[in-house]
Amino acid sequence: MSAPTTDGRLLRGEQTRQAILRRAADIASVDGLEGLSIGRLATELGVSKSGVFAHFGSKEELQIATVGAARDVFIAEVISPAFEHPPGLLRLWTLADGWLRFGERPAFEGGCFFCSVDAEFDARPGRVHDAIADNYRQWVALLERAVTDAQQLGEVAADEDPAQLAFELDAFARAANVAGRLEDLDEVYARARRAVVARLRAVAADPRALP
Amino acid sequence: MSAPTTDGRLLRGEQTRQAILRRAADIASVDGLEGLSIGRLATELGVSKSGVFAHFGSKEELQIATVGAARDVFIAEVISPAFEHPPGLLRLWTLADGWLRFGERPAFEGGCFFCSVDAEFDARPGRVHDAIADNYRQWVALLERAVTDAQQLGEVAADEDPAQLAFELDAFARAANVAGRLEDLDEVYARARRAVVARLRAVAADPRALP
DNA sequence: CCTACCGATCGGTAGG
DNA sequence: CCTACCGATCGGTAGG
Repeated sequence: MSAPTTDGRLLRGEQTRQAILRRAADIASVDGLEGLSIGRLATELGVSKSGVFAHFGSKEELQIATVGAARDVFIAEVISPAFEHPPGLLRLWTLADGWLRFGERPAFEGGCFFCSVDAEFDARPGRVHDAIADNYRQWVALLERAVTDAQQLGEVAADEDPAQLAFELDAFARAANVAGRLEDLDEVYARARRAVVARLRAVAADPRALP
Repeated sequence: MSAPTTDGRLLRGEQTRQAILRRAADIASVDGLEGLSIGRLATELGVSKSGVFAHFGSKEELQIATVGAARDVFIAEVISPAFEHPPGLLRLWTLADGWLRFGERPAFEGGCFFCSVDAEFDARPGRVHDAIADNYRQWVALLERAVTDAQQLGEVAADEDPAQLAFELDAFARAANVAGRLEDLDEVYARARRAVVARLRAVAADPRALP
C-alpha cells in the first residue's frame, strides 16, 4: 500500500461521491429530497446500494450533503459572477438576475434546487430544515449587503429598507420558478425580470445604469 | 334496506371521506402530497387501510381529491370574502391580503397548502401536476380580472399590465410562506404585506382607499 | 466498495 | 367498511 495507491483510492472515492451528489441534486430538484432513495441512486449510477450508503451513513446525511453540493453550484453560478463587479447597483442587479437564471436556465433538471427544497422542508423540523434555513438566511443577508453597499455609494436611494428590497427581489425569482413550470416558462420569467428591473429602477440614482 | 338507511350510509361515507381529506390536506401542507400514505391516514383516523383506499381507488386519486378539498377551503377563506366587496380596488386588496393570510394564519398545519404542493409538483409530469396547474391558472386569472375591473372603474392606473401586477401580488405571499417558516413568521409576513401595500398604493387612483 | 440480508412500510388486491 | 395478504421497495446492517 504505497502513498500513490492510497491517494488514488481517496481520489476515486471523492469522484464517486461527487457523482452521487450531482445526480442527487438533479433528482431532488424534481422529486424533492425525500424523493431521493439510496437504491434509486445506486441503480442509476451503476453501483451497489451499500456503495452509495457508505459515503453518507444515513439518508439524512445524504440529504444534507446534497444541499451542500447545490450550494457550491449556486455560489459558482450566481454569487461569483456578481462578485466580479465591484460593490454597487450593477452587482446587485447581477445577483438578482443570476438568481432568476438559476431557475430559468437551471443547473438542475427540475429548476431552481433551493426553491424546491425550501418549500419541501420549510414546515418540517430537523437537520435538513436547519441546513436550508441557514442557506436562505445567508443568501438574503448577502442580497441585503449588496443593497447597503449600493446605498453607501449613492447608487440606491438611502431611504430604501435593504431587507425589504432583498425580500422582494428574492420573491420574484422564487415565484417564477414555480409559476414558470405551471404555465409558460419564458413568459413567466420575462414577467419576473420586468418586476426586478422596475423595482431597481425605482430606487436607482441613475436608472440608465441598469440593463 | 329502506331509503333512509341507504341515505344514512351515503351520508356517513361522505363524512368519512371529508374527514380523510381534511387530514390529508394537513399532512400534505407539511410533508407534501407524496408524504401522504394510505396506511398513515388509516392509523391516524382509526380506520382500516382498505377503508381509506376504497374511497379513492388509488393514491393519485387521493392526491387529486386532496387538492380539490384544499381548493374548497381556499374559496371559502380567500375568494368568498373578497367577493363580498364590489369589483374595485378594495376587492383586489382583499384578495391579496386573503392570499397572505392563507399562509400566515394557515388553515392547514404546514402553512399555505398550494405554496407547498405547487413547488412539489411543478416539475413532475402527471395528473396531479395538471390539477395544481389548473388551480394556479384560475387563481391568477381571477386576480387579473380583479385588476381589470378596478381599472375600468378608474380605481387603478389604466397603463398597468394586469398580468404583471397579479404575478407580483401572488409572488409576495408565495415567498412569505416559505421565508416565514425559515426565518421569523411575523417579521416576514409584515414585510410581504408592506410589499403588497406599496405596490397597490403606487397604482391606486386614491391611495387613501387602502388600509 | 461488494453480496446478502433484516424488519418496516409502501400501494394495491382478494374475499367477504 | 373489515381482515389478510401480495410483491416491491424503503433505510439500514453484517460480514467481507
